[in-house]
Amino acid sequence: MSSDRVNRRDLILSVASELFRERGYDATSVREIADAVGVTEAALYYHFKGGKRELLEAVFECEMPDFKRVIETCADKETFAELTACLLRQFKETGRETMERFRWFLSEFANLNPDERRIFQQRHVEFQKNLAALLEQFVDDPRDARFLALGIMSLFIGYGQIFWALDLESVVDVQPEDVIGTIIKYMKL
Amino acid sequence: MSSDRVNRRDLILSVASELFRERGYDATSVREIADAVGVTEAALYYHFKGGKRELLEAVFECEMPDFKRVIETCADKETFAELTACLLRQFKETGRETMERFRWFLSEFANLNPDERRIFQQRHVEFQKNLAALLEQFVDDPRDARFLALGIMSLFIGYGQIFWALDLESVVDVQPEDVIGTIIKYMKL
DNA sequence: GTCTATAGGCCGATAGAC
DNA sequence: GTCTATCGGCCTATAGAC
Repeated sequence: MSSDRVNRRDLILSVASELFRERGYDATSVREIADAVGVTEAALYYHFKGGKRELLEAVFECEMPDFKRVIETCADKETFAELTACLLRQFKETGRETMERFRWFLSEFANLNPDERRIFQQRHVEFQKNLAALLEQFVDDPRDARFLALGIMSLFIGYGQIFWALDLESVVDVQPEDVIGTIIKYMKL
Repeated sequence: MSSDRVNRRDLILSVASELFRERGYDATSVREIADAVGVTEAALYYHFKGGKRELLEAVFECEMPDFKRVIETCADKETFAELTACLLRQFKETGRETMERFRWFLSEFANLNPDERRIFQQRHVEFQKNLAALLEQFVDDPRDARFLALGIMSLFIGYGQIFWALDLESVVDVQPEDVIGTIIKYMKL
C-alpha cells in the first residue's frame, strides 16, 4: 500500500530517534536501528541515502524542542503569580519530555555542525524573548524583564536536568512546585 | 625513572578524561587515547587491565564534581545578599569547569551502573544539605531553606547548561550576575 | 613496562538480484 | 523497495618477544 510506503520512512525515523536518545548517536549502530524497525540495512540506506549522518539530521529536525505552545497557553495571565503558576503547570505536564530532549541535544552538541547549533540556540532565544514580553506587564524595567525571563528559564531547565535527567527525584522526594514554587514565593512581584 | 613510571598511569588517565569529555566515551577509541599519550594500546592495557570500561570508571572517580570548597568559602557570610554574592563569585571563577563536568556526567549517565549513579547523586544531595544549612540563618522555615537551596542549585546549573554548555552566551551576551543576580534582587530576603 | 603482531567482531556502506 | 552478500576498516583485547 502507498501509505505503508510513505510511513516506512517515518517509522525508521521514530525508531532511530528513540535509540539515539536512549543510547546516544555514537553508541547506536545502523544495524540496531534496522533490526528494531524490522528491515535490512540496505533498505534503510535506500530511504536515507546520506546514511547514518542524514538520519541524525532528520532526528534533530523533528525532535527539536518547541516552546510555542507553552507561551501561548500562558499568554493571557494577569498577575505574576498566575503566570508562574501556569508555567509550572505546563512544566509538570509536558516538561519531562522536553527536558529529555534538551538533555539529548546537550549531550550530542559536539556532533552538530554550526548551522544546526544555531537553530537550536535560536529556539531558546525566541522563547526567552516571548517570556520577557509577558513579564514586561509586571516589571517596570524591560532590562529586568529580560533577565528575569532568562533566570526563570534557567531555573526550570536546571530543575529538569538535576531532578529528572539525573533522576535526583528518586533520592530527594521533591516536586517542581516545591523547588521552583518556593523561589517564586520569595519574589516580590 | 621511577616517578615517570608512577606518573604514566595518571597521564593516561588525564588524557582519557579529556578525550572522553571532548568527544564522549563511545566516540573515543582506546587507540586514540594511546596515540595521544604516546604509547601503544598494549601498554595501556597493562595499566588498565579492565580495558576501556576500567578507564571510564577511573575517570568517573577523579572527575566527579566537588562542591565542598564552594560551601567552605561562603560559610561565614552574615546576610543573604552576601551569601549569594559569594556563590555567584565562586560560580564565575570555577563554575565553568564544574559545569562542563556536570554536562559530561549527564550525557554519560546511561553508561553508569547503579552504584556509580548513586555516588554522583549523593554529591548533589550533600551540597544541597550544606547550602540549606547556610540558608537557615536567613529563613525561618527549615523546609523553605531546603527548597530554596534546591532552587538556587537549579538556577546555577540551569544557567551553566544553557549559557555555557549550549554556548548561548555567544548569542545573547549576558553574564551570570545579570541573570542569577536579577532573580536574587527580586527576592525578599 | 613497552613493544609488534594479530585475532575476532562489529561497523558503515554498497552492489546487484528480485 | 527490499533483499542477500560482501567489502574494507576500525574496534577491543590479547599473546608473546624483548
